[in-house]
Amino acid sequence: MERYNFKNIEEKWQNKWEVNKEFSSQIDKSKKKFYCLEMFPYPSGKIHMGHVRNYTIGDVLSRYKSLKGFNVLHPMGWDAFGMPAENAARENKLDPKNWTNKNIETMKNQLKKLGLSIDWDREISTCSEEYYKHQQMFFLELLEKKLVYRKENYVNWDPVDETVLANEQVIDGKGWRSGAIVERKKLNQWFFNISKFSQDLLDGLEELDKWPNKVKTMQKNWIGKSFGCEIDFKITGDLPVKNIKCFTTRPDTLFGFSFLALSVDHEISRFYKDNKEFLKFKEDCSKTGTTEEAIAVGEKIGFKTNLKAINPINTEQEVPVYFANFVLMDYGFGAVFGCPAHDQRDFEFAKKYNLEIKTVVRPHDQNEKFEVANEAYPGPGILINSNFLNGLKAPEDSVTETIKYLENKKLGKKQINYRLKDWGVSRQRYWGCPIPIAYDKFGNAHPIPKSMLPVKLPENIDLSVRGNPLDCHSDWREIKINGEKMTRETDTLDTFVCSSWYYLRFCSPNNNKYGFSKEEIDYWMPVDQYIGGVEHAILHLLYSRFFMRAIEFKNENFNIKEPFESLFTQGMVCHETYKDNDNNWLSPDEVEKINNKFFVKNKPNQKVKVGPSESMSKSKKNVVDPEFIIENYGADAVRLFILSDSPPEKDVQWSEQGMVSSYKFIQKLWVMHCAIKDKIKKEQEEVVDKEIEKFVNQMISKITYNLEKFNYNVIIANMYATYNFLSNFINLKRNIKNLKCNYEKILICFSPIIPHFSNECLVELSYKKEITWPDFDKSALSDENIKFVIQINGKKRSLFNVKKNIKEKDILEMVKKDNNLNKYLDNKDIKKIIFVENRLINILTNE
RNA sequence: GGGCGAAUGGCGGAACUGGUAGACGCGUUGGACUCAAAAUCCAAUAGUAGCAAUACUGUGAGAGUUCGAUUCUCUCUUUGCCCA
Repeated sequence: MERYNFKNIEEKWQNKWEVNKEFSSQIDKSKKKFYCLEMFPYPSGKIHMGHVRNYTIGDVLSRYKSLKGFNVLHPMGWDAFGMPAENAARENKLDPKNWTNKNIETMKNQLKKLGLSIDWDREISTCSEEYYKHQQMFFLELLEKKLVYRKENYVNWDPVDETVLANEQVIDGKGWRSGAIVERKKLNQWFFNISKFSQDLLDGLEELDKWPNKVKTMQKNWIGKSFGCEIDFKITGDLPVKNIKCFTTRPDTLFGFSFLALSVDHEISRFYKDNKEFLKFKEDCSKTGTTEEAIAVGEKIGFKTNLKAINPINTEQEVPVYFANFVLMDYGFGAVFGCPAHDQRDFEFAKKYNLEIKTVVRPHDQNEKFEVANEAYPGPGILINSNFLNGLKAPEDSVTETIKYLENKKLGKKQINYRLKDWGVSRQRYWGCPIPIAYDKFGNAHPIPKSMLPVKLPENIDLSVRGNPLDCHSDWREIKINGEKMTRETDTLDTFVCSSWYYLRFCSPNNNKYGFSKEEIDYWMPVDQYIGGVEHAILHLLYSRFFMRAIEFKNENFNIKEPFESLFTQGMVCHETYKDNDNNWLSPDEVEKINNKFFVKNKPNQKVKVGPSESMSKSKKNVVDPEFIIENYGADAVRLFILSDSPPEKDVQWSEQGMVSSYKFIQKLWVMHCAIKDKIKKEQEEVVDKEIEKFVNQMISKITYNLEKFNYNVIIANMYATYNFLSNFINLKRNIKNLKCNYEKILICFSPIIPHFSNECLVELSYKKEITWPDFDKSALSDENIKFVIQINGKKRSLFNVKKNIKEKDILEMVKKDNNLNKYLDNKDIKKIIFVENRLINILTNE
C-alpha cells in the first residue's frame, strides 16, 4: 500500500476539472439554479487564510448544491481598482495595471490549488475596459434618471500630498502618509442619490429573512430613520433674520427650551464673515473634529449672537442664539433647539454658559418635584412643568401631541429624518474607473456620448506628480465632443461602485453591448447565497442594494430590488502573536516551541513573548502563508482544517497541530480505503448487514442537515465519527454484500469538503454512475432498540435499552423490578409519572 | 455614550421543539511496538470521594417558571463586535 500522494492526486483532479470545464455553467431551464457567490478579492499579491476560509465555505456549498441536482453558478473575479496598486506602483515605479494583473495571475493559481469548483470562464476584473465601460454606461443612465448629481462638499485635504484622503486615512487629524495636518476643503464632487431610497432600503430589510439580524440592525442604524418635527423659530434682533428652521426628535421638551444652537456653516454665518472673533471661533471648531465620537467627548463651545429665538409654544419666552461646535450642517437644518435638562450635550453647554436648566420630564419612579442635577435625563417618563402637556407619557404620547399642536398652529410640521447621506463617488485618484463627463469652457458638465465609451484610463501615466495624476495629464484631459473643445472629468469612481454590480456581470460576462443581458439575469439572479466578511455589513451591501434599485428605477425590464437572497458572514482566521525581547513582532516560522516554551528559532536562549490570538495581519506578522500550507499538507487537508475547529460564522484559531491532525486524518482515510478496496475485491458473502445500513442512513441525515445549516464544523465531527465506526466495522465484520454501496455513499458525503480524495476513491472503486447526493430513509433513522432514560424525582438514575414504542406500564414494571432502582422507590408513594414516548420516564415520589 | 451578541472540561467546540450535558478534535497521562526516538495503534481523560459499584457537585453569578432549564424570563458580572 502506498501513502496517499496528495500532490499527484490533487493536481490530477484539478487538471481534469479544468480540461473538462466541469464547473462551467449554462442556462438550463429544466433545472433549478443556485447562484453561490463569495465576495471577490482585492488582488493584493497573494491569497491569505481569510480567503481560504471564505472560498472553502462557498465551495463546500456549491459542490453540495450541485450534487443535489442544482444548476450551480459559482464565479470568481477581482476587485481590481484601488489605492494599493497606485501606492505600490508609485513606490516601485511600476505600472498599476501590470502590477494588478500579475497579482491576479498569482492569486488565481493559488485559488486553483485549493480545488475550488469555480467557473473560470466567467472571470471578471473590474479594472478591465470590458468591465468598466458598462459601469460608465450605468453612470450615464443614472445621470439621465437624475440619480447622480454634482455638488460642493467638504473633503479631507492633505496639503503636502495635494490629495483627498478617506476618513480612515486621517489619523489624529494628520495625513497617514505625509503626516501633514489635514484641512477641510470644499470640492465639487459627484454624488449618487442613495438617500432617495432611504425608506425603500429600510423596508427591503424586512424581506431579507435569510440575512443575519446583526447585519440588518447595522444597516437599520446606518440609515437612521427618526421621527420628529420641523419647527420654525421666530427670531428677533438686529439682523435681517426672521426665522430659523430646525429639526428635533423631541419637540415635547419645548417647555425646557433655553437656547438655540447653529452650525458654524449655517447660512446665518454670512453676517459674521468679517467678524474676527467669529472666524477664530470657527477655526477652533474645525479642530475638534466632526465625528460623532469627537462631538460627544469634546468640550462644547459656543459663540453668542445678538439674536433671540422665541419659543413657539410659550411666546413670552425669548432665548439666546449661539453658534456651537456640536451642531453639524448636514444633520437636520444645521440648527438644534437646546433643552439642557434632557440632552447631555445641551446640558454641558448650558452649564458652561449659565443657561437655564428646566426639568420637563420626570422618570416613572420619581414625583413631580424631580429635578435634573448632575446630568441630563434623556429617558422615558411623564411630562411636568409643561403647561398643557403635563401628564403625557414621554416620549410616545408627548411627541405626537406636541406635533399635533404645532401643526394646528402652523408653527411646525411632522418630519421624518434619515441619517443616511448621499454617496460621494468622486475620488481624486488615477487607478479607478474614469467618470464619463466632460466640461465646456463655462464649466458646465456634459455626459460623454455613449458612442465614445469607454473612457479609457491613459497609459504611461506619471505617478510621481503630487495630487491627481489624471489632472496633470494634459493630453488625456483634452477632448472634442461634436467639434467642441472640452476637458475631461479627472476624478475616478469610488471602487465601491465597481463592487456594487459585479454579481450582475457574472451572469453575462461576455455581453459587450450592456452590463448584463435580461435573459441571463432573469435566470440566475438573485444570488442565492452570498458569503463574505462582516466588515462589509454596511457599505458594500447597502451600496449593492442601492445599485439594484437605481437600475430598476424607471426601468420596466428589470424588477429585482434585492441582489442577495441570503447572506452568510464568516469569522476571521486568528493566530497567536509573538514578540522578541525588543518588542519586535515575530512571525510563526521565526518561533520554535521547546517543552511548551517559545524561543526564537535557532536561538534557544532567546525567549519569545506570546501575545493573544488576533486576526491574522501582516503588521503583527501573525500570518501563515496558504501556499506553503497547501504545498505541505494538500488542499483537502487545508479545507478540512479551516472548517473543522469553529463554526464558520465565528473566528477560528489557526493551529499547526490542528492542521497536522487534519492531514493525518486524510492519511488514515486512505489506509482505510485501501483495506475496504481489498475486502470488496474478495469474494463477498450474500449477507446484507443492517448495522452499516443504519449508520450510513443516520450519517447522511446528519451531514445533510448540517450542510443546510452551515454547521460545517459539525460535519467534520460527523466525518471523524464515520471513520471511527467504519474502521472498527471492517475489522470486525467479514465480507458483506452492502459494504461497497454504503462506502460509496460515505465518500459522496465527504466530497464537498475533501473533493480530490473522495473523487479519487470513487474512481478506484470503479464507480461509474453520475455522482448524486444520496437520499436517506427517515423512517429508518431510529433503531428498533432505544436508550430510555429513567429519572426519579427529576434525577437521571438509569438508562434502559428497550424496544421502540415501549408502553408506560411496561417501563414502570421494569423500574420496579430493577435492583439498583427500587431503593429509591421503597417505602415511598408514587405521586406522579411523566412519560415522554421513546425518551424518558420521570417518577415523582413523596420525599 | 448608544446598539447587537457571547459566556459549557486544560483548549476549540457539540447538544433535536425544554428531556441522557461534554459528541468530535486538540492537548495530557498510561500502555503496545522499538536498542532508542519519531510515526502508528490501544486505553483513560469535567470535578470531588471511592478498589469498585456508585454517590454528590457541575454549562459566568443570583433568582424565577417547570416534573425537568446549557436551552425560556428577570437582575448582575465579564467579554467581543458595531456606531468609529
